Amino acid sequence: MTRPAQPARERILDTAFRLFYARGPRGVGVDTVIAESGVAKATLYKHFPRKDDLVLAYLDRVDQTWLGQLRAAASAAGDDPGDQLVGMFDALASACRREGYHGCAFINTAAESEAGSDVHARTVEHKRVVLAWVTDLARRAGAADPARLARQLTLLLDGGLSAGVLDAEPGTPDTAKAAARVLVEAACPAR
Amino acid sequence: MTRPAQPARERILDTAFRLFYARGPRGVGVDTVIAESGVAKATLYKHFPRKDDLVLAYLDRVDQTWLGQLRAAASAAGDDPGDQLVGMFDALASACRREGYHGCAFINTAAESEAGSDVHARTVEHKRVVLAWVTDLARRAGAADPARLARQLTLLLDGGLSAGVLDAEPGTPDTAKAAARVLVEAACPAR
DNA sequence: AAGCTAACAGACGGGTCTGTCTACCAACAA
DNA sequence: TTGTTGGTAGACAGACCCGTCTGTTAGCTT
Repeated sequence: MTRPAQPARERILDTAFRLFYARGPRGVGVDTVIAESGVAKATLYKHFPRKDDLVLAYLDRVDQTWLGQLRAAASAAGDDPGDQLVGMFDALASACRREGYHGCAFINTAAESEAGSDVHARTVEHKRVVLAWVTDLARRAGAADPARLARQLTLLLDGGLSAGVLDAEPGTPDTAKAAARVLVEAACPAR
Repeated sequence: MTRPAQPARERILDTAFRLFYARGPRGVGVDTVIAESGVAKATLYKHFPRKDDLVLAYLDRVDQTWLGQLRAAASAAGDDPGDQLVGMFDALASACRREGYHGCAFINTAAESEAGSDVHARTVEHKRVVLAWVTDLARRAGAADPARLARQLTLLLDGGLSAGVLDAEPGTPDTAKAAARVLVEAACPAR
């Protein structure tokens, strides 16, 4: 048998990523992932002994992707941390424009997962990491209260992201970015 | 047979409200609603021919409740529309403090419902109504761009609400309210 | 050539979910 | 008295879903 271009594990993850994001992990049966990724059931359960393991791997992939996009958008805004805080909202704009955009994978998944579960804990952890990163940026931007500014900006970000599950209005990211600019300028006395 | 204090329909709705909000409509089987409300299956299906009808009734109840709380919080802030725009964030604070708080019922439900479904449409409609109400308030507050300010404030609101599904940090509502104040003052030239 | 590894194919059990259906019962109104 | 209304109780079909299991096949390594 000729080896497929993608190893089985990657094919499973790609399919899970696509389906889980579109319909939510609970909305996608294991059998569907198997059928769409063209993989044997035993293979899937070898790589991911429980469905939740696949969900966790999905969340990890989204986590890396989204953090990368946030960092890239921030960097593209220049060297000034204050500009970077505003610039990271370009990642929101890109996300909203993307085909099949369906809101924040973490909020969506957290909404359908049990409070004490591993899956739920992973979503909380993701938001914690993002908040820590933004807080550091706010501190370097000279904010009077970096934690507070960071929370305000992540609230805007989460609001913009979660709105995507309702309607993907094209103007939303720009509106959020403008609000971010106002908040950053109000919170950084040096500017 | 002696009639129970609550008619069957109300008992079903009360139970559905509690369970659907806690676990999401998809996470609660019809059988569970029946068992917890102490009602016969035929009775439930008589009042709500499909489960989605029950979900819609649940959303309507949340819609009325939440809008009422928003209006009450705004009114409590005084007569000035600008103050009311900030004051409505007290409704967020109350919601976050409530036992069993679990984020925004509409975002949570939208995340697990199909894009074209009745249920999804109802969630979109709710957000539209809220936005329209806030926009009117922003207009009366003399905002230079009422639609823009309203969108910014609802983004903050949705961000604060949806964060509740991850962690109910007690400081979040105050932080959001402070951001709202900054945004309102920046957007209303007359102030 | 032999053995090992990774994958494929698919049946199956036990469970859950929605929605329908039959049968029965109690109160009230004509 | 006789329907009618609104309810209870629970069986049932058909679909789906998770996870386990048996058996097969292809390629690589030794």
